[in-house]
Amino acid sequence: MELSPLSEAFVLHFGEMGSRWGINRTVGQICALLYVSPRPLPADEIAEVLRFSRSNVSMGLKELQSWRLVRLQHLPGDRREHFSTPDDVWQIVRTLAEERRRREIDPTLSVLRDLLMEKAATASDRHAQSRMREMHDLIELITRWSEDVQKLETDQLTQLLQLGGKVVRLLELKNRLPLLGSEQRRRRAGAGGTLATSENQEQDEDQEMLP
Amino acid sequence: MELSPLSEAFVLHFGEMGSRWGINRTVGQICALLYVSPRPLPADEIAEVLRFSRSNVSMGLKELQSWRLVRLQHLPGDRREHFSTPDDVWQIVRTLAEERRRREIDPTLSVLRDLLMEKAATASDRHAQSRMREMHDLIELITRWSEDVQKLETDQLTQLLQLGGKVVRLLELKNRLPLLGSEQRRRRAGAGGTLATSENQEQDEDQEMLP
DNA sequence: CAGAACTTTCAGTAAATTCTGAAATTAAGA
DNA sequence: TCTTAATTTCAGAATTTACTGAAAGTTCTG
Repeated sequence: MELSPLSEAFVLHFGEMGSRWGINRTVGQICALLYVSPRPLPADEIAEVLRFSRSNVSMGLKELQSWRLVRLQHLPGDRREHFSTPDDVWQIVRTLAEERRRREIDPTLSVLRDLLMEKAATASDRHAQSRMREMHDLIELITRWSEDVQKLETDQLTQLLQLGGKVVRLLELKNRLPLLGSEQRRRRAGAGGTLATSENQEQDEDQEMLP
Repeated sequence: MELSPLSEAFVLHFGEMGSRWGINRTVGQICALLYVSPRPLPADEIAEVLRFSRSNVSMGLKELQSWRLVRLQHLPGDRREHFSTPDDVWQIVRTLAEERRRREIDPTLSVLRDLLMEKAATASDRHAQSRMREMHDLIELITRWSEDVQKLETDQLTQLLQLGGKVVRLLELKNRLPLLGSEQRRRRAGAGGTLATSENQEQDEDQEMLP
């Protein structure tokens, strides 16, 4: 089988991008190929099209399966396993984000938390810990947020993203609404520097905002 | 000079994480070291503390400067150049996002756009193009959004992030507001599948929502 | 159950990358 | 200016990662 120049360009580009992302070129190319392919492909066709050894494709597919980016299916009348990516790009992005969180963010937060528990002996260590605290809080804030919005329906998420920076006007609106208690006045006062993730416990108060 | 066990653990962890991210271990460690250091460090101290050759440190610093993650300064009475990361973690995250966009996202979008301009000859190519279109639109949507919210003030951004998934209630509120015209009714009707980034031209309509 | 079709594993090799020390370059001070 | 300190460059060594072919393993079919 032959790859059209169009698909080939796509596949090669994602091979390169893969290497910049710690994913290797082979894996990037396999994933890209499956993404644009109109039908699920068996491993030997992938090997033929991309000119890799069969065993290399096998390893690449294993890797992609561990990322939950390809699924395996059987076509009637063919004993070989066929592979494809999810049809929905959103699903791919969600999965990627989840896996990166699981593999990279969570372990990092855990290391940071451990180090923050240690008793700092010197001024240097106290300084280091305060930097780690800042980093920890920011990563946690961003991660929590992304975990949260990923649970939204695709159309809600789209709407939110399309809003872009204009979302800030909704925030202003919210802050002005008289029916809310003291919460946002306090927050506004202390908004200067430090992150205040601990304020998250005030969720319940917020909960009442809309029916 | 000696590194405390606390900082060492931090530095080693970010060295490992670096490799998973296409940034090499050395560069990750240097960056982490500068991040927790209470004062700017000259290259030879970095080399001593991390046990790298002086030349390796030089290359690493050059790389970090190209990412705009370290800045150079001169201390009075010392001829050597001293390096440090920005004090503000938010600034680091913003810079990282900008650079990744510039180096990875923009070229990818550009490749996708080029390929979408080509005339598809076969059914296979038409399918590939439609997949590329989906990917292009989603990447663009997410990128535009992140570009946009990064311009917000840190405290606004914090507030937005703390809101998490509850932001959807603001959207609902917005959709219910009587003073808005036909825009969101239309959007809601067609929200099913396709991305509609072209709707971005409706910004001006939105602009009037709040003073 | 035997044999064919297909897949995975793994040891060894090829390729890419990271890192170093020596030499070249640049910049500061006398 | 010359001297010396500091930095960069770069060819090649060391290390890591990617890839292959042969062999072992698995699953299906007659």
